Amino acid sequence: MIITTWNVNSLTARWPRVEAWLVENSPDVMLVQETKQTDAKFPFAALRALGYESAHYGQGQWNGVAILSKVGISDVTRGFGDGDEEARIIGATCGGVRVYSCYVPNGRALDDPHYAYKLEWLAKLASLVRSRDTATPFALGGDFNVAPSDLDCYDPVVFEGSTHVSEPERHAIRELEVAGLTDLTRALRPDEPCYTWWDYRNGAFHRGWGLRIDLLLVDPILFSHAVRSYVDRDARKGEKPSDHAPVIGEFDL
DNA sequence: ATGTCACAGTCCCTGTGA
Repeated sequence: MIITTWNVNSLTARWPRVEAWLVENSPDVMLVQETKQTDAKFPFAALRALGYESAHYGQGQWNGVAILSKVGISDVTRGFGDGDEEARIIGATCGGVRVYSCYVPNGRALDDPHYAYKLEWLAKLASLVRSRDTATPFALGGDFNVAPSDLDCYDPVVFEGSTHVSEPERHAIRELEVAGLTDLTRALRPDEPCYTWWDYRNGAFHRGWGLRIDLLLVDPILFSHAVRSYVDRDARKGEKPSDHAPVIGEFDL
């Protein structure tokens, strides 16, 4: 089973790239972030033609998360069920695995109210992880907008005083690990940076100025079956790329 | 730090968010 996560930065703008990637790689499940679409615009039919059933939690101009599956999709949940109206998390059961696609708030700056919102949101995410059914394989993937360690940041000095690397944010990611999840790519590639995002500006991609902020977190059941994990940085090249690259996890179930 | 991109509004440019 192949589970992937990709922040596409507008599914409307990215559809040709996403369609080509799905045809080329044929993952069983893809977790998508930043569709930036209403449900009415989501390409349900085009995805079905590629063999994917899908569930979308759309908002319109901002946010928007989705789950695509070739192995069935049921028991879809949208949001945390607490009245938070930003479309940032969706869950479903696919092929016997409980999966969530999440788009963690950016935070903007350490003194911005949006940063406090980010930390509150991550605390709610930890609650969701702690309350999961541990008898069912579980995967949480998405754009966490946090580089978990200095290895995940091309230049920690440049990021001093910025979001994405602050101790409270990193602590919030560790809380997800305390709750039983493993950062799959980092566990299987302990020494490689494995960046997943490069700013569009300043030729950041070609200069290697990246961050690893897109993660696949898996429970002990899935981790025991993990075969491989990698970042498809080639997807960051070429015509109209997303600023994020897909993260892939392969499991022998 | 910022050499970009995507979106919406009301358009052939500006503000916002990332």
